[in-house]
Amino acid sequence: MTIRRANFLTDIIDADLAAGRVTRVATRFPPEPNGYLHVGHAKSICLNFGLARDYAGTCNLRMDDTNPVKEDVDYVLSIQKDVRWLGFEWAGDVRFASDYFEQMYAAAERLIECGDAYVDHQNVEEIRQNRGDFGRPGVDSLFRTRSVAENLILFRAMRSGAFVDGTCVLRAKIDMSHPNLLMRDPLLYRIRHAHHHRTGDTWCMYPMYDYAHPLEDAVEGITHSICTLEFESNRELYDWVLDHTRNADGEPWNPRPRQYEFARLGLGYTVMSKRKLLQLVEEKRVNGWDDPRMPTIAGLRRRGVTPEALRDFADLIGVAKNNSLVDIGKLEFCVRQDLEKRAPRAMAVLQPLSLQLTNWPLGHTDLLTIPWKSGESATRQVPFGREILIERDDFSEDPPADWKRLSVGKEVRLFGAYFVRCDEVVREDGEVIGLRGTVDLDTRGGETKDGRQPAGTLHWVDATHALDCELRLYDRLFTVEQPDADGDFLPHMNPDALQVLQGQMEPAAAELPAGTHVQLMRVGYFFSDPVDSEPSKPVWNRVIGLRDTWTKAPGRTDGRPDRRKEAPEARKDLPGKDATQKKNRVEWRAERRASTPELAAAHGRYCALGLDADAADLLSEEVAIVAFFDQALRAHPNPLSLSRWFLNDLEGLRKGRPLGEISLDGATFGHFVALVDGSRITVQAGKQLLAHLVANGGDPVALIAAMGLGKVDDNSAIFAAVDAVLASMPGEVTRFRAGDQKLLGVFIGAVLKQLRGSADAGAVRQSLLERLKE
RNA sequence: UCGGGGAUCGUCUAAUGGCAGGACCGCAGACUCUGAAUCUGCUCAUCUAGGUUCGAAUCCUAGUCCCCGAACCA
Repeated sequence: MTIRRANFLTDIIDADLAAGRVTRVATRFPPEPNGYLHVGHAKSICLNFGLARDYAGTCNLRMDDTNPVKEDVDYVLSIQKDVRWLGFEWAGDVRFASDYFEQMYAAAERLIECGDAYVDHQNVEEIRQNRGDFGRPGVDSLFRTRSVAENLILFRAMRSGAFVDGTCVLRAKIDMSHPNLLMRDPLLYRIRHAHHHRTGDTWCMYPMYDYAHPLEDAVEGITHSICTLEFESNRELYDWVLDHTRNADGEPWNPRPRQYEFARLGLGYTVMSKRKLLQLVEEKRVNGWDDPRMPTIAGLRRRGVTPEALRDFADLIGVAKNNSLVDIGKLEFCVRQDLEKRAPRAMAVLQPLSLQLTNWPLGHTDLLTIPWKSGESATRQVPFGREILIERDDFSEDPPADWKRLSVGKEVRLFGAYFVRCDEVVREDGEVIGLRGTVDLDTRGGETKDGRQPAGTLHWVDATHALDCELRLYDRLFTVEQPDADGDFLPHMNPDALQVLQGQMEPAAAELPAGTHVQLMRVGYFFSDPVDSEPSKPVWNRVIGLRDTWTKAPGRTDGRPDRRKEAPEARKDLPGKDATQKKNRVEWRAERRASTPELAAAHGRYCALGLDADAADLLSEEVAIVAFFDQALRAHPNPLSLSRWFLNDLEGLRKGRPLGEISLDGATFGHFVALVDGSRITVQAGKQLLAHLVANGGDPVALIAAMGLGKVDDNSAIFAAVDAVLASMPGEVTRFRAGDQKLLGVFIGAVLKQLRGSADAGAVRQSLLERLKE
């Protein structure tokens, strides 16, 4: 049973289900088949398929193949393979946007018939020019006012192949001065005489993403269409398309899909854009899409990362809307955690250093039995002879004080075998080429009866029985955390991201079944390369090294920058702004008042009433507010109280909606505030009531009775509640008496909740303090 | 310049007016036939300034910073 992690999307789905907006959950994962999937897609896959699983819904796999010049059937296959490998199965067959081309076309004709779309003959340059920009509205196309009949003829001609690429396009007729540039008559269809990987030459025009995607979702009955943050602006167009099209029965889409956006995965020390990944592959800077250095799913799989680790990673990083850069250490953690559990242990040395054991009988081999994993019963045989290979790094002529490895005169344990001591160093041209030492024959199996402790325990292999193997060590693909932060990412490539070593491995490792993940003791987790490995020449990929708290102890050598903010910096916003800077809200309102006498008068009146400048300023922002507030003032002439409730509470409750659209008028609002001021209802309960009034309207007095919000002045009721609450929280009471003052709020909250907000918070507080003193 | 988003430990993410929590990283210790794993403990955060409230990460006001958007790409 998987534990569902809550995030803003599960909140939305819970609310949708509770409100009955949807009765089931249907999601989709919609890649464009123009590249291989990467770990960022893995996050999205886990999200979409995970949501479907958690809510017993469905998730479709859909190829968003609306641009034939970039897409390829190879990618279609690799995508399916990767999704399955990650452990997910889609509902029904794989879907293709191209399967809906006929329906999309029909919907486009209907759009034309309704006057919502037109064929534009402007060229690319003209269209761009006339779209305007952030500071300038666009201009209508000369072709915008063509008749429906003419548009229909032209559009059909587009389909029939009467035009060459670029001659014309179909555009939605929305608004060329819309502040959202995507809404300035967006393109719906463009002509492309191109061969499509599925529809072949059936079509010579193809729908654009913004038109196609909502229809794909709607046709499939998707309820929650989840995409990444950069599509936030597209949502308005997504909704427009669904609002202006109908299903096959001519009905509005039901369920009506909704788009939600989450932050895509940003991962340190790598690049994630398909374009850049493609560039690495095409320029042969890596060895294909499945190069183990690549963040592609294929690359991670070949390197030896498991689907479980990737899914754990997706869970670990969560889902939110913050722009985030995930520390690659989190992925490494998940990989280690997963491999730690599953990997049998074996020994291999990366850079061998010979150790001759001078007291070991010549030609004799001892066969030791060592468990594959400590504490488990499965074992393997490990030969031990006169010449042993140890790791070059495990010997030091000049060791630091805390050296736990071999040095001259020191004794170490060879894992699972014997204690050995180093007696002398063998040199050639001054360089260490080997060691000579002695073995304690009484320590077979690595134990000694006299309780002697060796300096440390090393991994090793027997020189005469060791197997040659290629060991590929991987490191981060880039040397900086954000290779694509600015300019070219290529110069930041890590030349040492792949290091190939010829190592020596214990013979039993060859018996391990293919696809086994193994921990080479003290070196890391390895995975037999599924492509280049051969029985005669095994190739092992290091998935990830072991956590190392020693080699980089004094000063970190991994180069990870500390992103901690530097100490309290000088305030930047200190000097007064010069007047030439952009207008702020206050100035904007002042200008409005200057040009609207009614607002200016209201402002003056409110100031005279004793309101402070800020409040008066805000209340005279627009005529509707003034009218509302004046009405309230007539019902309850307490300007201060009214302004506080209006500004601090009502403004939040109406969430930007015009005052005319909420179910509460000024007089009722005034009446409401009078009730609070007259102690008929507490502030706490007042907030509940106001929220209800804004949402549903009604008569405040009647509602107080109906909702049971009337103020309780009866102290005995408060005492009873206080006692009940304190009795139910003995632990908290003890902590409070021990000095944890924060808990007073918890108690107040609990009492108020029990009394449904109908008691005065001050009185509750008093009562609690008295009781707690005892 | 306009529109849309976002801001909580170094990192990722919770807390939906009531004890700022978890995880990664880091540090310290215990244990150890892997300087691993395991176990224990510790360090560390609400962008700023005002306001409302008994009580604010959360509501209001003003500001600051960051991201996205002007392909016949998705």
